[in-house]
Amino acid sequence: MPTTTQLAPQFDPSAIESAVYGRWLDAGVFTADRDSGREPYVIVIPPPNVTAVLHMGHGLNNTIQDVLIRFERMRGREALWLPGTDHAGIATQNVVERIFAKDGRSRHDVGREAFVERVWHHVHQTEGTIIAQLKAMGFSCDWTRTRFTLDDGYSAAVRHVFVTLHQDGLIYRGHRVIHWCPRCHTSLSDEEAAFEDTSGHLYHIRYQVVDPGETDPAFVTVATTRPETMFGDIALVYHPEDDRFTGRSGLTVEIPLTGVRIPIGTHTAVEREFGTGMLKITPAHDANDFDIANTILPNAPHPVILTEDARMADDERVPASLRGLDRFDARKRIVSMLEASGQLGRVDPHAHAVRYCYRCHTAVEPRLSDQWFVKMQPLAAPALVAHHRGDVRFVPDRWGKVYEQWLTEIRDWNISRQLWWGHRIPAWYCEAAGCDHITVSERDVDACDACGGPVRQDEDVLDTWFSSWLWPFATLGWPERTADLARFYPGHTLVTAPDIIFFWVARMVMAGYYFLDERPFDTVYMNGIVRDPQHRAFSKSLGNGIDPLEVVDAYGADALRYTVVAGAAAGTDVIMDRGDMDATFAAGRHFANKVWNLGRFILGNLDGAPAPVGALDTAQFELADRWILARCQRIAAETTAAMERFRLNDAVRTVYHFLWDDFADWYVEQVKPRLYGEASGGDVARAILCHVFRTALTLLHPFMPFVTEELWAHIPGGDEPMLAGAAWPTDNPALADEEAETRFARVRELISAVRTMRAEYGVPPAATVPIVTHPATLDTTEAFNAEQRTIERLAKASGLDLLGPMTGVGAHAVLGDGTAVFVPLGGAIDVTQECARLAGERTRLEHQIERVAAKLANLQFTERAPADVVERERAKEHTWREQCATLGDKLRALGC
RNA sequence: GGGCGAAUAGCUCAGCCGGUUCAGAGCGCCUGCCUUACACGCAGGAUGUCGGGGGUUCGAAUCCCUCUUCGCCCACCA
Repeated sequence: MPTTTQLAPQFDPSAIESAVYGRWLDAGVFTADRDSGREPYVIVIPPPNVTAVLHMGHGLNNTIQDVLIRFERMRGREALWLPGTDHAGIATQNVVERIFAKDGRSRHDVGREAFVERVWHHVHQTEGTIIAQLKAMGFSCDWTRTRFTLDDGYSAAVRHVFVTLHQDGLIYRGHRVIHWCPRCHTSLSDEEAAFEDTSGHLYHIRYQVVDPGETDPAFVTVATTRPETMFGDIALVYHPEDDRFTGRSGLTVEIPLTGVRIPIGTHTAVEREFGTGMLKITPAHDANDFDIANTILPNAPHPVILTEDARMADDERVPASLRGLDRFDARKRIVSMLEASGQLGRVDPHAHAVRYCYRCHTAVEPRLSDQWFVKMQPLAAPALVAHHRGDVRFVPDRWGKVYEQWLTEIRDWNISRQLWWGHRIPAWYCEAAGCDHITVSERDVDACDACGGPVRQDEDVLDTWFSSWLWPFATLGWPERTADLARFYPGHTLVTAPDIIFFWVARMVMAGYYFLDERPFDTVYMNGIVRDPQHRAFSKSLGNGIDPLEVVDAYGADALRYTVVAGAAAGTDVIMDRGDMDATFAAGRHFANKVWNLGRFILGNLDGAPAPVGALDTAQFELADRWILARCQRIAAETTAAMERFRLNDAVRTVYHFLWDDFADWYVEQVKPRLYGEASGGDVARAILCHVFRTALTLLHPFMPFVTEELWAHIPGGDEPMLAGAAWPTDNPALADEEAETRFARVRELISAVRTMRAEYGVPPAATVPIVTHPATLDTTEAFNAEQRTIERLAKASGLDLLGPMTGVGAHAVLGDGTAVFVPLGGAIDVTQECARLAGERTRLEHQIERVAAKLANLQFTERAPADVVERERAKEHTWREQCATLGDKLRALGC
């Protein structure tokens, strides 16, 4: 039988964590069984990017998933938590490009094949670290099913999707203005080019009118934030009802600095209030201009005057002196050139939103090009219906609005990226003369579908989210109709952060309905974002991040998990202070230690395995026994209810306070005399200690799996060898006992009242003090006879005795039910000395009050006495008077 | 321009489908205790006009309006 000597007095997480995790793996408790017949419960992990190792945000997100998975597994469901990682196309490519950049090499110097090979190397490295991190935090993923969004099977799924959507007419090749990142050299989706408020200038530029008539002006002025794009202008337009420009339509103007001639036209999309009301149309470098150009000049060319890295193009439309200049340098040069030629008007400061690349934060360049797009509207419709019907819901539900808004205003999705790292687009262009057929195929082809001519595969890869959106089913073997897919799709809960609702959540719902005709999950639980004390999100550049492994090493995985769960209601951000890690993780660490020591205490006081509670003679139960069993039963029900409502923070706090405040502070203390043989009933106490502690360990296990699992191995009486596989406590109405709860609450109140009096009157801890309760309320009732014993026991544990008449020198208190408690103090303290001390204290206070009263009287006559000063002095006076009154009561009690 | 969220004890936050956990928790702070499970502990204690103002109600931290201050998301005024 284990004894306390086997457990260290302080919980040392590092001493047990890896061994405990090893036992879980050996027992296979994390592996979902296809054939169990149990109702499945499935969570797919939001696959972390292989770009970098995990941070605290992942710690939070995955802890919540693990809590849910362990909870459902213990409740008897076939729980599958499917792990994996995301190849994170553009992000990962950037990381590796930076590695090469250190040697001054670009990816083009290295070549596609060698570059991709180097990326794989990086991926294997970080993937290993990520999985080690997940294990260190105790996550119960089914590692036998680990996937990667770029593994072979997954690629097959991606190709199948591309081909299917293409056949269904939902994927098409489009020629339009897209967001282009000049640094990453790729196009981006709308979501990847995020708006950011930027302060710039609004430049007023004069376009010379060619051969003006008598009533025509010599020039028209256009306001633009981007003068450098004017060489790509093909027209100027104004609103057809704008009186200021009546009759100008049809005139010709010259683009400044080049003299290229363009017409003036009208279009209703022009905002009359903005700028001069005259808009320049640059179809190749502005999406709106592109649309306008197509309506007013459908056959006009769309000159591209910026290169892929956003320099002025080597083009005849661009003045020779500007060619090759960076767009922002060119802007400055152009402005001074315009100034010199007298064609620059006002320059106003102008705040506007500019899109930036979400991966490298370069200002995105709108650029005309050919890309692959997904037609989204048909996919979005079922996803909207699903939310309306409640088939997919959000926790907290306000995020549903965000989801709906995006789906309602959805636009086509640009899915092609000019990158090397990712799923290569399965499209082949025919190179035969006169054939422009594109072959789209799941398998590699070497001949054109249409003419049999030679083909060349599209160089581009797919948006990384084009693979992520298949995660809930591609990970289960789809498009094969695997047994896993049949059993574990659809899933249940998705746990993620709100910032990827568009990127990922909504798209998964769309893909789920389109390809499997079923939702991928029923609930989307939104966790908050982990921030620093200045409420900034963690980021590498700020250096404010916290490495979960660091935390696990210093405080233990259980402390980390407790901290993030207790600190985060659904959807609220979690603040963590890197500068004060001790304070941040104190509560969790202290609690783990408390639980550990409870285990130590119980083990140290066992005498063989105790009988199961069911086998005990309830007639031998004392009040405290009945109370703790009832309380335990109530807490189990409350915890379960909180879990079902996704109130994980409430659930863990409930268990925390039960274990600490009820079980440790009251039951364990009450039971000590019995355990030590000073009172009878030790065997009953031991049995109940084990039973309640085991139940509490079970309730706590999803949150703090390591310490609970380790103790489970030592505490006798569990049916299951491993807590991770044990059953969640079920309702046991037989143990409910409201009467015991009420009566024990009175006992607690009595003891607390006595303790307070002892503390207030300075009774030395070693001194024994008799207490008396008023006979009218407690003494005469039947119930009190039973309580009397408990009170005596608890009183003894607190150094109290229940004796003596309710007269003489002493303190009293009245409890909530009207019971009067009297503590004779004569024998415990030197009354004369205490009186002198209290009287001295009172005199001091009285002097202070006199002074402040005088000050207030003065202030009354002082004009413009600061109100806050008066307020403060009044408050002081009030507090002191109250303290004075209390002292008076005490002095009277002592008979002085 | 539109929408959402937040403001509660020194700090970080719960509570917020109105009235018995209603002013709370953890950390910090003050007092006394190394009582043989735990000083990562035990006992006791202090601290808040629940952002300002108005309203609804018998009653509001909790509902409505408004203001202030922060934060986030969406958006084709170039």
